[in-house]
Amino acid sequence: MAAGKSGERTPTIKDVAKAAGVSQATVSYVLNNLNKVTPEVDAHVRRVARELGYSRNRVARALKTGRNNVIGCIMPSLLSPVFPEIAQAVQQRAEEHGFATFVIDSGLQTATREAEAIRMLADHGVDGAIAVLASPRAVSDRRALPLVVIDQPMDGMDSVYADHRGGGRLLADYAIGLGHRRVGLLSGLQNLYSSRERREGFIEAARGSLDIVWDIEVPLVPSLPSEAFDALGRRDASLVVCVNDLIAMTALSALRQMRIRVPEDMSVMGFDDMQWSGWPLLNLTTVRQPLGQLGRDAVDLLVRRLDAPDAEISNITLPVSLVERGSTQPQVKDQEPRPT
Amino acid sequence: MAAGKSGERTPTIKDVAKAAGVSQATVSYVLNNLNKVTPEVDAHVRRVARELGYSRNRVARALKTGRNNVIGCIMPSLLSPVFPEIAQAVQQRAEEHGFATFVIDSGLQTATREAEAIRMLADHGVDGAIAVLASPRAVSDRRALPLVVIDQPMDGMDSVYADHRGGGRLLADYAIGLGHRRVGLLSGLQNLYSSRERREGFIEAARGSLDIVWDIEVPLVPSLPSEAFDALGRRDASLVVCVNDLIAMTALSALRQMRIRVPEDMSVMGFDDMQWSGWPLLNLTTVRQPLGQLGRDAVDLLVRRLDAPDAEISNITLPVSLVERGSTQPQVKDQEPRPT
DNA sequence: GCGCCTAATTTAAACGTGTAAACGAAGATT
DNA sequence: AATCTTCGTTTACACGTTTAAATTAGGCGC
Repeated sequence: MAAGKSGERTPTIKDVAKAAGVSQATVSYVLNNLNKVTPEVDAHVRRVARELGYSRNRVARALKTGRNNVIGCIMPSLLSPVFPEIAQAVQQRAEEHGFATFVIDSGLQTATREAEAIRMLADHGVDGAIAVLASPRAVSDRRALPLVVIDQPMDGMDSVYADHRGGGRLLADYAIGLGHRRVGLLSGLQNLYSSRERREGFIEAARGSLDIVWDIEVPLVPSLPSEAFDALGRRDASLVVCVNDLIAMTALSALRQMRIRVPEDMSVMGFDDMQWSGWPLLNLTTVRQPLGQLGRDAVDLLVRRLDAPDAEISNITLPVSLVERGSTQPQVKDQEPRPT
Repeated sequence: MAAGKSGERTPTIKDVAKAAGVSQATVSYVLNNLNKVTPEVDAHVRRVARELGYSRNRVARALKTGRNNVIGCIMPSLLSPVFPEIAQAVQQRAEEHGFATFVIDSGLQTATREAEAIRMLADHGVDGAIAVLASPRAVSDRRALPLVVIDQPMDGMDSVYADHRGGGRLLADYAIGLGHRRVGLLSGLQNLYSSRERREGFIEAARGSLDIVWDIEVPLVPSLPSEAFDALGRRDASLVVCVNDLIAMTALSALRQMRIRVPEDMSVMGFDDMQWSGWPLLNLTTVRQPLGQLGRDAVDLLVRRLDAPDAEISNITLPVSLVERGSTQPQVKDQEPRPT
């Protein structure tokens, strides 16, 4: 419909150059803000470019420069309440730095899918990635895709994670302060750094003051193994400490089914302070980890690494804090838990 | 470590060609599965490529072909429980088709950010996108970025959405069947197609059988305006129908705070059947919309459109179904709701 | 045995950029 | 006045692919 050779094509730098009566190189220099051209030429080129509705082809750009201004964000699940919170922060911060974000759901617990995700991002010319990984093995093929790991330290890589161990201690201290004595643990699988640290921090601070009457490793999915169900039903603990809020939520559901009241019959504590933990329905006492901050710091770290590939490696630990809510109450002293 | 001129560089098609003793074109033909080469050459090239750890550079590929094998997925929020469920399905199905997925959080309710997201995707050379949009205005600049819209029909575009109106009717019918008479509505903002349809479907089927004692438009965020809070507290309805499960969850929280028991004092119904609605804690009677299917169908539609840009436009409506759970109970006939 | 068709392979030109190097026209230096 | 800088601009090649067109090799009919 339009005149000339270009039917309806989106304009290229060549079109701009021709229309402005200069060379492609000049246009390129102008658009990249390298101060190489006369002010009047600069202005002219910009005007023409705007008039044509020109915008740079990022694909060609990426091919030439090797930089794409795209980062990846690998999360174990988008259905979890906590990872999307990180992902959202990552995306927003990345955009502030001029980067777009690929979000990829790597699926829970599968090292191969994690490796695949990394590989795929690299293939797509992504500049770097931020990842919450279940298995460190995933990065065996670390063919120079800059990576920032969230939620755990990892040798040779930038990382940012919350003080899981300290959080575990906070929980123990709080439990002790409330006068509890007999506690049950729903620990996460101990091959995960965060689960391990939380548990160890708790046990460390509990030593001598709390009896851990049971301690069950559960996978981080919203359903409890029957073993855990049974333990809860035994009522031999006055408080149950969960590896995260999702598990705590699941425990609350299980307790509700068993007509065990929270916190009257049993107190429950979680970890994360996910979005819904503060709602009246859950009202969960928990340890808050700064999810958004985790994502933002990771992006900053990644961008820094892209600008200076040889900068020294950073491991950022973020502080956590206890959030007291209604799922816990003081244990009347010497009150023995009544068996069913 | 490797030999030859390539220090540590990731191998290109040229390297493979040289190592295999054939031309680039041959390698390209092999890798694209165009049956143009002799079986033995084919096998040889594949072996060499594997040995070098070669994988195609998708950026260069995209530049040449104009196709990137990447689609975008624009969601109003990743924090909501329902959109990630769609996004996950989209990503998985896209991968089955050989596409990677950009997930973008456009933020709630902002036409400009939606337009920006589309623009950004287009700039990045994405082939097409799937979007849940608040405002149809966002696609004014439809410079030929193929788009499939989820959750509403849209003239001139492929779309896939659940039968919101039918769902609304299901809710009304069920309420009538339970013997309820006086109901309250927490409707979503009526500028959203889905909210409008749900409400209208409900009202349509309720006519003559149900008294809608109040009807309040609430934004789709997990907090109720005080007006809604007051209405719930009035207790003049025996059942409250919510535009979606998130609002229903919020209502349940509010009711809990007010010590109004569900379902004994008041029944609650939602819409979506999001991930947590089935949990004992919520146990929400709701209308199930096939979220995953929505995403998968959208991807299929988009891929079809990419292959055949001139195919006729499809609007897919997916059926919904009622899910009976514990948040509703029959209304004892003629029992007037007691005022506080 | 020569031309001709088909099949397999290679050559070479794009795709839209960025940028080093070449270029030319001043003004400055001798 | 001739040569040297300096600055602004252009020329030309590269990035890693795909693919149309050219080339080569084989096989077949006459």
